[in-house]
Amino acid sequence: MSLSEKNFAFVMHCGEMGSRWGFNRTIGQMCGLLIITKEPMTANEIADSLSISRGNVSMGIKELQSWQLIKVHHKPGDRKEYYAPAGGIWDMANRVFEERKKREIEPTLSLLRDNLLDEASNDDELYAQKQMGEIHNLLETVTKWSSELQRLTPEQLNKLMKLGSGIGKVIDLKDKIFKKE
Amino acid sequence: MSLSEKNFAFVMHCGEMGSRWGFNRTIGQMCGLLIITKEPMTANEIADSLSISRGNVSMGIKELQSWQLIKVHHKPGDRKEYYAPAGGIWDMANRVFEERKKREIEPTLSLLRDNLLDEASNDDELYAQKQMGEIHNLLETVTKWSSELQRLTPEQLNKLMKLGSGIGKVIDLKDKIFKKE
DNA sequence: ATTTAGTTTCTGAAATTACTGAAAGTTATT
DNA sequence: AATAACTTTCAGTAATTTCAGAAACTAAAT
Repeated sequence: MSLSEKNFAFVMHCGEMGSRWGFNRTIGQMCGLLIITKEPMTANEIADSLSISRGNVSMGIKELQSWQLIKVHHKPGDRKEYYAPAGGIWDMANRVFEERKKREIEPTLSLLRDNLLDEASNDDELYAQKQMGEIHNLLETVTKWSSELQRLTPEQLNKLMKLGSGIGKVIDLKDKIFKKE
Repeated sequence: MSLSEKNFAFVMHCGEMGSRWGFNRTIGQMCGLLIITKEPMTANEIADSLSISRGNVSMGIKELQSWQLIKVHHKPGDRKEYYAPAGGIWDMANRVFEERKKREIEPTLSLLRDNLLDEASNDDELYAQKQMGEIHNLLETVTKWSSELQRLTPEQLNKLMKLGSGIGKVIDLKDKIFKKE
């Protein structure tokens, strides 16, 4: 059961993009493959489809599990493990986003917090702290906001997205209404 | 003029994070260094502060310029080039975000567009296309929305951010108002 | 308790990426 | 047009990352 040309192209593209999305080529390919394949796949099928070693697949699976992007299925009377995406596209994107937030933002945030607790002991440090403060605020705002967004219902989210730049008007509107009260 | 211990720690941290943010270690360090240093720096000062080669600094500068993260200053009667961040923290974050969108989302989007134009020629391709369609929609929504956001004035944006989960209520509010009309 | 069907871990090789230092290039000054 | 003060490029080396394949491990079936 080998991939059609178009599907193969997509899987390879996921590979190229893999490293940009936070994992490596092989893992990107695995992820793409599982997404476009209807039926859950075994580790061996994955290795064959992508012509990579079984060991490599195993490591990839571990990694994808740590991102919570795939889940295991079992078929009755069959000892093999079958892997499939852990959710719809939207869920997966969300998980990638969350994970990246954890890796790209949180460590910095905690370093900055520590650093900002200390008194600056000279002029250079003072300026540095001012800048770090700004980065800190920015990152905090972003993280806070992104978790607020995730709290919205899908419909609300959808409306919000469709709203686009109209959001500006809504904000102004809200302002007017609540100023009156 | 060498870095204080705390500032040094910050710069090194930017290095570690560098690769996650889309560039490499050295470039991350350079970026951090320029951000917390009040005065624009020469390439040699950068090389010395970070103990890296002059050539490496030159390459890093080119890269940071391609991201539009730094700009050149000149002092009268001095031929050296002085480098400084190209804007405030917010601007820089924006630029990084834009650049990453270009690298991480756009190539995929165009592959998907191409792929979705073709008729699926069998069942596997049909399912694959369905999935690709979902990814396509998601990515389109995200890009469209993010460019909408950048169109807002800083104050509007600020209000929006502060709004947090209140956003849900505002959406509902807007719904009610416009349903009446 | 052996065999069998499967998964995981680990080592060293291969590929990729980053860095240095020297050479070449550029531009102002004399 | 020579020199001086810089910057950039690039070839080779160093460091890091990725990967295959073998060995170790686990658990079910006999």
